[in-house]
Amino acid sequence: MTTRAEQREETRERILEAARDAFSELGFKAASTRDIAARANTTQGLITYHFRTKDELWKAAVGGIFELLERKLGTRLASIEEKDPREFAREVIREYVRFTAAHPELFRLMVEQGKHDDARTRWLVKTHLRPMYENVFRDGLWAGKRNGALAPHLHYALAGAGSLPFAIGPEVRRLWGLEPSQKDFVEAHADVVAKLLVP
Amino acid sequence: MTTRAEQREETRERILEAARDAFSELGFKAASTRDIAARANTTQGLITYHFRTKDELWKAAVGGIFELLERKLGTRLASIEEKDPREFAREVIREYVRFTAAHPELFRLMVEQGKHDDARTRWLVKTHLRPMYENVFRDGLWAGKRNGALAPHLHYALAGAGSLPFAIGPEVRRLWGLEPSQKDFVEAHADVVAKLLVP
DNA sequence: GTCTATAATTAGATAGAC
DNA sequence: GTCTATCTAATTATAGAC
Repeated sequence: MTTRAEQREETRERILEAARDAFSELGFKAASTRDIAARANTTQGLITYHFRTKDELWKAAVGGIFELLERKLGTRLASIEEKDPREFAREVIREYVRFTAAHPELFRLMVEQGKHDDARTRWLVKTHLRPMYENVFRDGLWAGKRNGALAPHLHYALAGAGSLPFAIGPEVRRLWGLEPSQKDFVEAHADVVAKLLVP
Repeated sequence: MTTRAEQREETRERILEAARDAFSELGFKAASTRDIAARANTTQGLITYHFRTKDELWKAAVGGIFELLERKLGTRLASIEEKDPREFAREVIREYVRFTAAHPELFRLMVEQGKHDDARTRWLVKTHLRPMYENVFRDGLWAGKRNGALAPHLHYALAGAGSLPFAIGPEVRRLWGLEPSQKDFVEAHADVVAKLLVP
């Protein structure tokens, strides 16, 4: 027997997952709340009930991705037991690539939203990107590197090189006949990117 | 005095430029022909007259980007007079980064379209990506490299690392307070990426 | 909580005036 | 060639039944 509160949470979660997919595949405007409702096996009216507006739904969905990033990637990084600092950095990069391969929505959303200078981008930077940059990167991955001027360039080089083939999987399949979600491909890509960034 | 044929060509060009911007900013579905018409200082009816359907307009606009790529990047690459093969490769990469910085539409469109496995992606691969890959990359940049298995990974590493900060300029401005279109930034990024890929 | 019905906008494509 | 008017379909948000 399920209480109403449990029912509520379960439905919200289903809608959020559908919204994540739809927004990252189609972009904010082209993704329709009807389509999201259908993906979540419910109706458009329920989305309004739970999230009020499409904008609020988007924020909740994006928040969910970052939560996932912090949970999954965070625990993975904490479990790395490598003494050599360069090999440690390589393994961090490999884990990032593995994450972005399993969750291409993150990169798709970043590119889709980062193109626009609007209220959603301001919210994204303020709420998620800046905190993550300060905690994870400035005080973590590139900490004490003395390469302050290079940090942004390395930052986008890692994100772009690491994520692109997974974000555009259909193109990779058509152009190269490769399956980017396959483990061989993911590990090969992770290793290439790790060794490019930490030779 | 302008003939009707000149008038026709000029208007078509204006519409195509507006379509390139709109499609790469918003994606196929979210970009409206009315918005494109307004950007081109004309009306929706004229777009139908010149291009029949939104799909045909998209193909013509994408074709224009690849024409630009072949013209601009092609002549630049032909003018490089570098004897050392590694430094030559670095300069090719730098020129690619300069191009993508000046024309972020290309990468935006690739990510936007490469996510989908539809008729437009098939058309894109068949008409532009595969020919370019075969002529420019397989027989050019990575020619004789014996790294056949690594080619796709290096390919997407270059495209992703080289293009990302320019494709999401608004995010870069908000998050780092940097202006990615500025010459200093472009040259620094080009050099970082070139040295990562060809140490 | 969930769903159906509906109001107000906006979309692409067509037809026809000039 | 170019523009206006219009048709049909789809959009978000709201109101209310159950």
